[in-house]
Amino acid sequence: MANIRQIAKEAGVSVTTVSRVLNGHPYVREDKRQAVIAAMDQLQYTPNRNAVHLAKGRTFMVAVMLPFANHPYFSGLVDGIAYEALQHQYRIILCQTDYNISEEERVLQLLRDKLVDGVIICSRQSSWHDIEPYKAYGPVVACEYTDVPSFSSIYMDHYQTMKHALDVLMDYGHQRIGYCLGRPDSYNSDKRLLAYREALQQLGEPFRPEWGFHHCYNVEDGAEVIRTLLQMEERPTALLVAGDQSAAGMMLELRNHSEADIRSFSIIGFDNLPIAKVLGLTTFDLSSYDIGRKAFELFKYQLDHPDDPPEHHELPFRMIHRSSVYRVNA
Amino acid sequence: MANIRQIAKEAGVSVTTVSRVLNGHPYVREDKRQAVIAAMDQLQYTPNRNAVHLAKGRTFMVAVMLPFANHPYFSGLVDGIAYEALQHQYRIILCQTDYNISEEERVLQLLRDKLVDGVIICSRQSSWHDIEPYKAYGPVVACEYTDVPSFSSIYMDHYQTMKHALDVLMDYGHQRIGYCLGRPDSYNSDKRLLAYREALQQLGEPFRPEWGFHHCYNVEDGAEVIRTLLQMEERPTALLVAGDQSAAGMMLELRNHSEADIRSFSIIGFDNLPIAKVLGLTTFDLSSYDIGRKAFELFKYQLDHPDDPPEHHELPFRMIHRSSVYRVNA
DNA sequence: GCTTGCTCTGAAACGCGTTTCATCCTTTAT
DNA sequence: ATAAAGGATGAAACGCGTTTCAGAGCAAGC
Repeated sequence: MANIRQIAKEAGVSVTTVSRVLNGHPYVREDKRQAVIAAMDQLQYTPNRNAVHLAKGRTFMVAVMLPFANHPYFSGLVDGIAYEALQHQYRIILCQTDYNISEEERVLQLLRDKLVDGVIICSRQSSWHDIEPYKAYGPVVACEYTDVPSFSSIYMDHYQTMKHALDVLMDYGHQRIGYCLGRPDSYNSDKRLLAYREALQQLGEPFRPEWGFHHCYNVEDGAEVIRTLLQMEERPTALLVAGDQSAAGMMLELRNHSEADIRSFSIIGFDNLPIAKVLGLTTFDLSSYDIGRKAFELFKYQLDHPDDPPEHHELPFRMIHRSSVYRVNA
Repeated sequence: MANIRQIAKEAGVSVTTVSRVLNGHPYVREDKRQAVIAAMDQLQYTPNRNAVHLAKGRTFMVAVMLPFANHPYFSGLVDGIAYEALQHQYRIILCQTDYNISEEERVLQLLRDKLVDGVIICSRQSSWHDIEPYKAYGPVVACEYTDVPSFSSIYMDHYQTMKHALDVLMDYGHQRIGYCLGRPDSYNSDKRLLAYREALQQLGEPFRPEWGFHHCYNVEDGAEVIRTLLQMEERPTALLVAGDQSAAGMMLELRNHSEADIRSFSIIGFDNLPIAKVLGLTTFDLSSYDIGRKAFELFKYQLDHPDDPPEHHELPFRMIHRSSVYRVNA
C-alpha cells in the first residue's frame, strides 16, 4: 500500500503538497495538483485513517452509550444519531453497556484515549459525578435530564408526563392505579414515582407495592404483568406503562382472555410506537429518532464551540388520546 | 496529556521498556516494571488509541453494514455481534446505509483505509462483484447467502423456508396464497418468489401480482396490506409474510375488523419475535441474535486464520406452529 | 524603485506507540 | 572452565499524514 511519501516522489512534489491536495487546501498550483492526483490514481492511494486521526487529533467518531439496541426506543435513538452523524461525516461506535458500570466507564475512556470526539449517553447507570471528569476530554451529551450542568442534554420531564397521565386517569374516574416502569433506580423512574405517590395522596389511596412493576421493556414483560394481575383479588383499574412495547404486550395478553378482562384495565403507554396506533393505545408522543438527531447536533455544537455553555433542551410532551382508557362507572 | 516518552523519562527507562510494560511483554525486570507503572500513575498516562492503531496496523473495530437498525431483525443482529465483539475486546462501528450503494461502498472503504479490521454485512444492495475486491484488505462476513465463495457467511435457505411454508398451507387446503416481502430485488426475495411460483404451478393457480406486496417491514406496513386486501373482490386465503413485524401488523389490523375477517386470512410469519408468541402467530424460528454472534465469530476466525478458506454456515430452519393458520373448508 | 502582501513550496518537526536489531548480562549445559 | 541459550534493555527506524515555519517568486501600491 502506497503512502504519502511515495505519492510525493511519484508526482515530483513534497509531501506537504500532497497533503494540501488531500485536504483541499488552496495554494497549490494547478499542474502540481493534477500531478498529485495522477500519482494517487496510479498507485491507488488512499490515506490511512489512523494516521490522519493521530495527526489531526480528531477521529470523526462519536461513541453512543446505551444499555442495548434491540428496543424500539433505543434503536430509534440510534437511527436519529446515525442520520445526523452521516450528514456531518461522522461515524458512530455503538457501545452496549447492559447498564454495567465498568463497561460504561470503558466507553468514556474511548473519549479520554482519543478514539472518539465525543460521547452521547442514551441511558446510563453510572452517577453523573463519575462521568463528569471525562467532560474535559470532549463533549458529552445526555439524552435524559441531568442535574449536573456540565453536559448538554435533551430530555422530557417525566414527572410532568406521569402527572399528566395520572390527571387524565383521575378525570376518567380511576382511583386504583398501577404502574410499570423500566429500571427501578433510574432518575426518570424516581420522578415518575414521585408523581405517582403524590397522586395517591391526593386520592387518599394507599401505596400498594404489588401494583407496581419494574423491568418492563418488552411485549413479553407486559404480557407477564397482566397474567400476574389477573391472579390478584384486588386489581387496579388503570395502568401507567412507561413504554408502548410492554403496554402493547398487556393489551395483547388481555385479548387472550375474556372480553370483560379486556375492558377491566385502562392503559396509558409511552413512546407512540407504530403498534400503539394499531392497538388504539393512548400514549405520549415521543420520537426517539428526533431526540437522537438533536443529541448529535448538541454534540457537534459543543465540539465546534467548546467555550459555549452546555445547552439543555426540555422537550414538550403531548398525549395522544386513543381508546385504551375507559371511564370508570361511578 | 502525557506520552510514552515522558513516562520513559520519568521512570528512567527507554520507551521500549514502557511499551513492553504496556503490552504485558515479559523480559522486563520487576523493579523497572514498577517504576513504569508508578510513572504512568503519576502522570495519569493512557495510551493514545490512534497511535496504537497506526503502529499496530489493527484497530480492534469491525464495521457493521446494515440498512437501518430500528427493526427487530437488525437490532437483534447488532446485539449478537456486539455481545461477541465485547468478549473479544472489539468495538463495532454501526454503518446504516439505507441500502444506498455509495454509502455501502464508503463502509467498505473503512476496511481499505484501515479504520476497521473487518466488515460484517447484515444486508446490502451492492453486488457481490463490487464488494469482492475489498476482501483483500480484511475479512468480510455476510449474514446471508452469497454465491461468491470468498466471504464467510451464515444464512438460511429461504427457498426452502418458503417452500416449507407453502407446503404447510397447501396441506391445510389453501390454494389462493399471497405474500409480503421486503425489498423486491434481493437475493432472498428472488428465492422466495421462485418457490412461490413453483407452488402456484403445482396448484395450477395463476400468478396474481396484486396479491404480492413488497417493502413490508413494520407493523404499519402490514396493517396497510390488510386494508388493501379487504378492498379486493378476490382475496387470497393465506399470506406468507417475510417478517413477524408486518405479520403482526396484519393480525392486529384484522382484529380491528369483523370476527369473520380475522379468520379469513391464514398468516405465516418469520423471525419468531416475542409478539408472534403473544399473537399466536405461526412463524419460523430465527434468532438474529445468534446469527450476529456467529457472524462475529466467523470474522474473528478469518482474521486469525487468513489463509483458511471462508466458512459457510447454513442454518437449519424450524417452523413454530401456533394458531394463525386455519384449515380451508373443502 | 522599493515596500508590502500574497501565492506557492518544501524541509523538518510533530502526533505517539511498536518493532527490529544490536548489545550486554546471566544462567545452564557440557 | 566455556560455550550455548536466554533474559533484559535501549537506540533507532517505522507506521503515516499534518502542521509549522522559513523562504522564494511575483504583483500591486506608493
